[in-house]
Amino acid sequence: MYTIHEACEKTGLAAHTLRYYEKERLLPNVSRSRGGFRQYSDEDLEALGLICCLKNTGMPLSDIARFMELTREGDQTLRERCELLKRHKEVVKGRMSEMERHLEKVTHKLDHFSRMLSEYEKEME
Amino acid sequence: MYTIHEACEKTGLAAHTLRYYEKERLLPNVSRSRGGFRQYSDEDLEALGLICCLKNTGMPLSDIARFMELTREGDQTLRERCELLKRHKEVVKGRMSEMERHLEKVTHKLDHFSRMLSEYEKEME
DNA sequence: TATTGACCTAGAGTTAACTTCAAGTTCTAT
DNA sequence: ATAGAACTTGAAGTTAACTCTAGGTCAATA
Repeated sequence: MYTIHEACEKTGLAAHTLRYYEKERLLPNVSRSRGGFRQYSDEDLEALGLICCLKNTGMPLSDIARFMELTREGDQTLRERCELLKRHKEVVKGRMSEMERHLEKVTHKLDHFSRMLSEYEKEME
Repeated sequence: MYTIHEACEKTGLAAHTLRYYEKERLLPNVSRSRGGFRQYSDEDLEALGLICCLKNTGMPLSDIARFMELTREGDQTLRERCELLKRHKEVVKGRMSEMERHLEKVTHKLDHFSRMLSEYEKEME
């Protein structure tokens, strides 16, 4: 079992954030010591890994909370969870190719500015 | 010259958003009709194109405002603007490859769930 | 035993980027 | 001339995801 501090180190999240995620039902069943301190298990850290993974790919916390609720419901939601992940992957891929397009536009703008710059510098001679 | 409504159509932004951008000094010098209505010129729309381009690639509005301030300062800031755009491009590329890594992790998780699912379904037979 | 540092809670505050509201003004078409 | 649509303003409200505060409790050490 790990303290909240250790869980922070392993996940890269702040302690405030871990408590916030608990309140938001991303990982609501973390066990406690006699004194009321949080104790993270290996499964908790595993779950946090998945949570970060989804968060890092832009899934809103409310959707992650729903996903984790399904997880707690057990194996009979495995199919649904697979579907959700597949759909999420497609969404992320879509966003990435859109970003690619946007980046190309930036490149065009930069080319334009570069040409303007060299004209300007020619004039300055 | 175009009304704010026409500017909305050409940029895909809401009228409220255009006014907000004006207040935030992204494009603060839009001219006005006698009655005080905004009149967007072709250069304004061109500038809005760049603004959207930067926004769509994740540049914060405050940075865009700074960029547009440089633009208003004229050609002697062309070099600086080119540098800024180049740096921005690198930042965006970095984010995209990071996202690629994150997406791979999602793929791994999905594979894991898929394997668990087929085991589960075998048991169910 | 006393101190110190890590942890607890509920609730308030922050940030970015809008979005809505209320109330008034201007433009356009009959 | 007037109805109604489109536009104006400043200010308040919204959302997501934190982040911080205040006032306490718990645990390890001297």
